[in-house]
Amino acid sequence: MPSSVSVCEHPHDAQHFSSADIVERLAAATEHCRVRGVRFTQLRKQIYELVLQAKKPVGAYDLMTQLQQMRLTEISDTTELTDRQKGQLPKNVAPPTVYRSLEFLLSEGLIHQLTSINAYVPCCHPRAEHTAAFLICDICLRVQECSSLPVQEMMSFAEQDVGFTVTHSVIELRGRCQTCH
Amino acid sequence: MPSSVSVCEHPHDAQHFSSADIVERLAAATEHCRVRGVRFTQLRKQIYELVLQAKKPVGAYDLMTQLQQMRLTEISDTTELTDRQKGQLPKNVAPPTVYRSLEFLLSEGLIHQLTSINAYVPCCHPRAEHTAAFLICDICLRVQECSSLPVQEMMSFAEQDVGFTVTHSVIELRGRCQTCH
DNA sequence: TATCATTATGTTATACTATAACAATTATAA
DNA sequence: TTATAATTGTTATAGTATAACATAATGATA
Repeated sequence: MPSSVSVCEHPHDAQHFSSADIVERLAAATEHCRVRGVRFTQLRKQIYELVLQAKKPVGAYDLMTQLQQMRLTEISDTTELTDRQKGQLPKNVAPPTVYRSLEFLLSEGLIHQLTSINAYVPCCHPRAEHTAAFLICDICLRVQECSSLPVQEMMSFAEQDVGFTVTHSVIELRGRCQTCH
Repeated sequence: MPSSVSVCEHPHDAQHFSSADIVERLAAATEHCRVRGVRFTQLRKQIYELVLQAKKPVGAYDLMTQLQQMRLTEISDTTELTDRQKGQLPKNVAPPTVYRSLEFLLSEGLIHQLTSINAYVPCCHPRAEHTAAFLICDICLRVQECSSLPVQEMMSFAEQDVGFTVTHSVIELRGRCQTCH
């Protein structure tokens, strides 16, 4: 592979994040938010953690369900509850709860949205606004994130040659990854 | 603009298709389908015509509504109906009707889908399977279709350098077109 | 630390986009 | 003409996302 390109594999399928990786990412995100002066609330942290833990791109409604499970589990771990109390508690998690946190994580560059499959993945190198292309394998759902030369060239083509100012890009190539051939 | 690039402006806003253009496109599509041995039914033709007529990318549900209007108009133009008959007639157009025709038009390369805004535009040069990038202006909704060098380079990057076989691409850049600056 | 303003979250309802499953109809070929 | 396949109709529902307003938590200021 040419040295001019950067392809980052999302750690899905067999190679998903280890616990240690996740802890590290969460710490980095916490620091990132502190520096930026934005609030990395528990909810936002939880959603981020769920996206990190996922073995594949994860949808908003999946996150909703998982968050609910998470909360229930937390409660039953920390306090003794009667069945009746448990029954009252479900504290339904509604869509806006999840979408708002996703929006936050997107705006902070901690995750990416995959528009073509309505799902979300962690950003492999959280940093300031950057354009990336995503190679999404339809077989194993592995996602590779590329911020490589051809991507940048396409952006500068739009800006320089067409006079089009790009504010947001959706570049998603679907197909078969090397492994799934 | 370099000669190596091809940027095709969709004829939306001020510069939408003329009646003559639409007639020509419909004729070309009819011929295209005849050669390909597929059926360009009245429904498919109507949907295609609506996409051609649209002054901006058009959504499936817009097409549904318009198709319904179209049918009602046709009927009231050709036959005299009592109000009661008109009331019975609406012949509701349901989503599958539209989506199936869109799918056909997509598979024949007559239109493109803009995934990031859930809308459809005519293909500017209907032809066999081809990869294109779309520059979508968030202000005027004008769409420019590019099958230019940088796009091809990105595809070959995925194929050659990453070993990823692309079967379907979504390349949509949102922002401000030259005019809307 | 009490109060206020701001930001974040909860809650209810609903909009928007798309597909499944099966029935009826229309076109094509034997 | 009849059988076959392809298309369209119809009903129901799945899946994704946001609006609008209420409540709660946070941070800054007096």
